This record gives sequence, C-alpha cells and structure tokens, in this order.
Amino acid sequence: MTPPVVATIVVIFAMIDGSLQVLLVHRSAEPERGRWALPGGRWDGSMTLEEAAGRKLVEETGASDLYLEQLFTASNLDATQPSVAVAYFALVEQRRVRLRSSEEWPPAWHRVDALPALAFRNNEVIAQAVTRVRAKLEYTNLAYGLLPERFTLRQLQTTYEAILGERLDRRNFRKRMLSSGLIAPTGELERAGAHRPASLYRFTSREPVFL
Amino acid sequence: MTPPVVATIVVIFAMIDGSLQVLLVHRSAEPERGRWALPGGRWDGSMTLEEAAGRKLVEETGASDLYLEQLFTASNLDATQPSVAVAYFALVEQRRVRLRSSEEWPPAWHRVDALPALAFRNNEVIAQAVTRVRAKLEYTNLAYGLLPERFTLRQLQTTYEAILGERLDRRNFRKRMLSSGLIAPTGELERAGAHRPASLYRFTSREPVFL
DNA sequence: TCAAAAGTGTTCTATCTACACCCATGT
DNA sequence: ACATGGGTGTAGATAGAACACTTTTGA
Repeated sequence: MTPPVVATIVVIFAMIDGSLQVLLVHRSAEPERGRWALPGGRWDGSMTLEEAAGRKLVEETGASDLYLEQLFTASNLDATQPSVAVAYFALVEQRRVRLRSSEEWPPAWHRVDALPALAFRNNEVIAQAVTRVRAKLEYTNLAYGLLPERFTLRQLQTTYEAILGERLDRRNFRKRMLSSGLIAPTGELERAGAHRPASLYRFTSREPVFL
Repeated sequence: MTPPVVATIVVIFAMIDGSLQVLLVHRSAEPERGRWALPGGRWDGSMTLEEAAGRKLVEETGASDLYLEQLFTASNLDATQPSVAVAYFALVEQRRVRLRSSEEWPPAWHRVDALPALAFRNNEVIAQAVTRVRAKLEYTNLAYGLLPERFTLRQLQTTYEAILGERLDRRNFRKRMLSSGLIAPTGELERAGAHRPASLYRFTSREPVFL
C-alpha cells in the first residue's frame, strides 16, 4: 500500500459587499485540474498542521494573525490514492486582504449561498464550515476575525445577519451585544453621510472567548 | 523528508461504577513502550478513517454499532517523525463490553478525574474529549451511547451528573428530559429492591439528534 | 426642511431555578 | 412498621422577543 498523502485545506471567509464569501482557487493539478476548489496543499511534516494551514492563508490573502480553527479531517476525498485532508477555516477582514492576481486563473471570492460545483467534496466542507461559524457566533466572539479594530453596531449586525441568514432586531441586538461584554464602546464616532454619526465599538478581546 | 505516518486514536468512554471512565492500554511499541496510552494504530488507507477508528473500537471492546465521533487531528504528537494522529471518541455501554484480558498488560478502565500520566499528549486529548461530551450532552441525545436500550431516570441522571461533574435537581431533570422529546416512557417498570419500582424509559432515537 | 441612519424602554412570554411531601415496594 | 428510592407541582427570577418614536447629521 502506498503511504498516505496528507494535505491541508482552508476555507477562508470574509464579509464582502454585505455577504459572507469564501475564497476559491482553480485547481492547478490533476485530477479535476481547472475546477474551482478550496486552497490547500500537501503537508510535508516540517511544521505543525496549523502552521501549514496558516502559511497557506498568508499565501492566498497576504494577511496573517487571523482567526484560524481546525474543522475536521476527511479521508480519501481524492479517490485515486490513500489521502487525508485536514480542513481548517479562517476568518479575515476584507481590507487586509490582497489577492494574488497575476495568474491566468486568479483566486476569487464567492458568496456562500451561491457556490459553483467544486472539486472533490469541497462543497460539503464549506457547508460544514458555515455550520460551525453559525454555531460559534452565538456563544463566542469569533466575529472579531471578520471585522476591523473599530466598527459600528450596524457593521456588526450586518455581519451577524449575513452569517445567520436572517434579520435581527436592532434594539435587541444592541442590548445583547453590550450586555455580553464581548464588545465595548471606544468613545469615538464615525461620521459617514447625511445622518447621525454612529458610535464606534471594539472587541474587548481579539483572542477567542467563550460566553 | 520521510512520508508522514497517519494514525487513528480512540477515546472510549463508559459509565463504570457511577463514574465516567476511559479505556487505556499499555503501549506495545517504542517510544514510551509500556506506558498507559489511548488505543490506536497506524492507518493504511484501505478504509476510511472513521472505519479504522470503528475497527479499533471493536478490537478493544468487542462491541460495534456505538456512538463514534471525530474529535480533532494533531500533528507530530510523536516527535520522532512526521505524523498525524486523528482522534475519535466513542461512547459504549458497559454491559456490552468484553475487554481483552489474555495479555501480559491488559487494557483497563480509568476514571477521567484520576488519570495517570499518559504517553505523548494523550491527557490533553482526553480532556478535549470530555469537554466535547459535556457540551453535546446539553443539546444532543448523545447519552444514548452510554445507556442500555431501557433505563430509569435515575440511571440517566447519574450519567449526566458523572459527565457534568455536578449534582442536578431530580424534579427539574425529569421535566427537562421528558419535555425535550429525546426520551419516552416504555410503560415497563423495573423492580429492584425495597422501594417503589421505577419506570423504564428509552431514547426516542438512537441516532444523533440535535435539539 | 428633508432624508437617512442612530439611538433608546417597556411589556409579554417562555424558560430555568429552588424547594418538600406523599407513594409503592421488600424485608 | 420502617427503610428505601420513585414520583409530583408551584412560585419567583431571568432571559428572550416583539415593537415605534425621537435624535443628529449632511445636503
């Protein structure tokens, strides 16, 4: 039996145009060459799996120091040989991302609610990642990964709504967020248009916190 | 770089003497030969990882058709070579288990709150598994894995208390369980001693259900 | 002065928590 | 008759859901 191939793959999420999107690349190798797929690569054992996933993330987005979490491990996604794929998901702030663009088939963002058919079982991997993010949104501060240092309550609420796929009540949302202790006002205001300025908030911690 | 070794390891839980216990074996190979460790073995790619973990579980307990879930994947637990360990946890009913006992160093159950120092980072793996089980107890029916087909409310409550590590109120526990719809009375009674017989209940489903 | 988004409280409902007495059985 | 565990209800507290008007700004 040939020794198994170990690969890491990364589901990279960002908020783009008010919706939750995933970064996809074109496969450069057979099988399924040219098809949309999740970024990933073979693991050679020279670093931990998490470091390898983080490395991949930097390669694709240019941004480091982000939210990165292991999702699960699948075997024989690629049926041509014994293989193990360790999936991670990451949350990135759009403004910090610079995509590679010089290639023939550049990476691109895709809305999670309108994905093309992907190589291997990558659609299922993304679905699992979305489920995980949705669940953790309710009892952790993981949304900090998608938002800038300072943000308005509306930005935060839009992020929550995009992930949960439903509208939330503004007053209840504000109360819930502030009383959770996950965010705090900075005292600064954002003047942005012909309307009352919005207060800016920050996450009290930018490390994972559970409620 | 030598190709990575892929292994599966399994945290097998059962309720023994009213407490949550884990099955440990002695390592038969170097490194750390002779030390207590989690059951596991090399994965050769001839089946899925989940099947391999299930196979290991049957080897150790003689019981199949149990609760089995992937926990997470660690890299380089064994620092001597590139390696990936895919950890699973399983819940088994004590009565269905027959341990291997013919060996020099037979497997044995250990209370999760009084574990010896284990090989590699197996103590951390178990701690993660306990955390996961505790969390899922609150919003799934996973306790069915630890209990027989029919059981009394007291048995169920003892199981919950052992996992959560705290005492629960009997009346509130009963109301919560029955109104959850996860369990239903069978109409049968258990006569067991000098006291009023207890009603027997069953899980309405023995497949994973989320609340 | 108008348009656009920000900010703010109260009521109702459902859920969780605390808590004590009677019941059925075996010895 | 007594010891042992099984079975039951209520009141108070807490958390979540529904809901509409006033404020501040730029044009």
